[in-house]
Amino acid sequence: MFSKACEYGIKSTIYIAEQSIDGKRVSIKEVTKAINSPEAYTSKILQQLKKNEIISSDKGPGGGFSIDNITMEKITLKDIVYSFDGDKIYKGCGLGLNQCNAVRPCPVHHEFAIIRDGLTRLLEETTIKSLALQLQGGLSFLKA
Amino acid sequence: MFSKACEYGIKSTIYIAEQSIDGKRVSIKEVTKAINSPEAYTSKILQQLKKNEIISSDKGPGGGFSIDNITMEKITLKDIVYSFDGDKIYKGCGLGLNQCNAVRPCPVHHEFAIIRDGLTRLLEETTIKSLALQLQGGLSFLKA
DNA sequence: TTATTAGGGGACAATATTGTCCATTATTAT
DNA sequence: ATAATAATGGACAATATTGTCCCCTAATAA
Ligand code: FES
Ligand code: FES
Repeated sequence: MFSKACEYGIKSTIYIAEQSIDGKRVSIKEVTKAINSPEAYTSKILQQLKKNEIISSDKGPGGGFSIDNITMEKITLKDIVYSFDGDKIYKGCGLGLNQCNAVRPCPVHHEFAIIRDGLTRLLEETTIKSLALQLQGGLSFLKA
Repeated sequence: MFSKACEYGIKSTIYIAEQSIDGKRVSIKEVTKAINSPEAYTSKILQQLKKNEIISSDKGPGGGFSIDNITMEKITLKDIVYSFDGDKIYKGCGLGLNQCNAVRPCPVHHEFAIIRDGLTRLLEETTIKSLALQLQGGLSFLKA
C-alpha cells in the first residue's frame, strides 16, 4: 500500500506529535525506539518531513524533533503520503495504465475508483493530531 | 497498490480470457502487444500464472496461452493478486506492523480496515470472465 | 572557548523488483 | 526426418528501494 519510507514517516510524525502535545522534544533515537525502525534510515525520513514543513527540528542539547499544535491540526495523512509516494495512490490507475481515465477505463476502473476515492477521503480527513491523541489515550500502538 | 508483476498478470489473464472466449489461443507476442508490456518479463509472469493453474499453455505451432471457460468463471482477481503479491493486501497492517491486530491496532487500523475489506470483497467477487466480457464489449481497455 | 549534544548530508551497501538475453524443449506441419 | 513454431528455463543486468557509515554543522551549557 505505502512504501516503507512512507510508513516510517507516518509513524514518526504521529509519535513526535504525541510527545509534542506533552511539550517534549524527541531525539532520533527515541523515535526509532518508539516505532521500531532503523535509525539512520529514519533520520533521512525525518529530514524529508522537515523539508516538507511537516515537522520541525532543533539542533544541539535540548533539541530534537517537534510539531507545533497548529501544524498537527492542519497536517493530514494525505500530506505525508504525498511527500513520500506522490499522488499515484490517489490518481493512478489500479492496473498501471499511464493515466486513469473514466472515458477509457481499464477493466477494474469502476470498482477500483470507488475504493481509491474512499481511501483518498480517509487520508484527507485524518489529522495527525487526532491520531496522536488516540495514541496518547492508549487506543492505538506504533509497534507490535 | 499492486506490484508491476501483478498488474501484468491481471492484464494478461484478462486478455487471454477475452481471446479464449473467441476460441483463439494467443502467443506471448500477442499478449505483450495487447497489454503493452516487456516480452521476456511477461513470459515469466505467464509461467507463474500457469504454475498457479490460472492459465494453460501449449507449445508448438498453433500453440499459445488460453483459459477454459470454467476456469475463467471460477478465477477471481483475488487469485491472481494472491499469486504475485501474497495476502499482505488483505491481511497486512497499513502501517507495516508485523501483523494487523484489532486488539492492538495501529493508529490507522479502524479506518484502514474498512477500506481494505472493501478491496478484498471487490477482488473476491470479480471474476476474470466478467472482466473479459467487458473488454470484448469495448467497455474497457488494457492500454492507453 | 571548549566539550557535549543532536540533527544534516554525502557516499556507499544490501536487497528486492523489474527487465533482458540466449539456449533448450516440446509440438506441429511439411 | 526435418524445419518451423512457440513456450520454458537459467543466468544475468538495470533500477528502485531500503538501509548503513562516517564525518560535518549548529546549538547549548559549563
Ligand atoms: S483507468 Fe484503471 S483505475 Fe481508472
Ligand atoms: S493494525 Fe494496522 S491496519 Fe490493523
